[in-house]
Amino acid sequence: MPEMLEVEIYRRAAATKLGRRIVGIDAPDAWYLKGGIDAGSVITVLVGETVIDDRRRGKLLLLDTTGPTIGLRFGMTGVLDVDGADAIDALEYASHRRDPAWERFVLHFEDGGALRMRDPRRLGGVELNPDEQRLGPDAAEVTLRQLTALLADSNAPLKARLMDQARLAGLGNLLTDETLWRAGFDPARAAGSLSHDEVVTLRRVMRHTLRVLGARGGSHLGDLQDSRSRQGNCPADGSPLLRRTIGGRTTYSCPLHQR
DNA sequence: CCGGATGTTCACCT
DNA sequence: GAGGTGAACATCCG
Repeated sequence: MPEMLEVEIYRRAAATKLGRRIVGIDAPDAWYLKGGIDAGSVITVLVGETVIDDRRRGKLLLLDTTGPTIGLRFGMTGVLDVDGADAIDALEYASHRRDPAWERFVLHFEDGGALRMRDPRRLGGVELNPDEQRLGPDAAEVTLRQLTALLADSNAPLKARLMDQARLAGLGNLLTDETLWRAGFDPARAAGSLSHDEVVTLRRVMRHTLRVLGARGGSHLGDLQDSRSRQGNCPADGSPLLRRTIGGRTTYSCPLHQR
């Protein structure tokens, strides 16, 4: 998936199905159904139900129905197609080919429309009544108290903590690098080493980054993005960027101004 | 040909 | 217990 900004776009697109009744389901890929449920059961419990709310927590899209809640995870390459059109047409790493084999899950509605998940790499999945408690507070909503607590007393790299969805939901690799670059914090610093003032700064910059990139239209539209390459230089001060693996993900940061 | 890529989960290390 | 690593998923791109 996309990160939380893209899932938010998906949520708004899916909201057009509020009040619509589900009349059919295609679930051809058993592997895509998470939580130990099979296609037959999904059809049994969802057909005939009506979508009554759309929500998002981090990167998880939630569609409440008069029956179960449908949880959609997009992985890196999942695309939501609403009534035949991609909800996002500029998604990186998501091919625009439409191989029918990549259609992993479809909700058909009584108006003839459909919500389709297309996911070439099968990194996403569908779950009924997902355990939302396994996710931390959404990054756009996190309070200073919550952020302070989730960073405190940890020797894990700051970036790894911020990307830990159980502690803070929504930030992925690009948004985390962009936020830390803007805030001027070294992603490898121990999470627990931030002072109170630094946590305040981090929260402010994180929220600002989410607003700005959200308005631009995606997680890949940050100021750091074009420099995320082996020979990249810091857009702020021109220093050659560091390229490291932190939290299991390729990380770019500026050794001069991120401390 | 090879390495990585907006992600998550799991087994296996230290 | 805390973190880290590599594999798996399967396709595209440089």
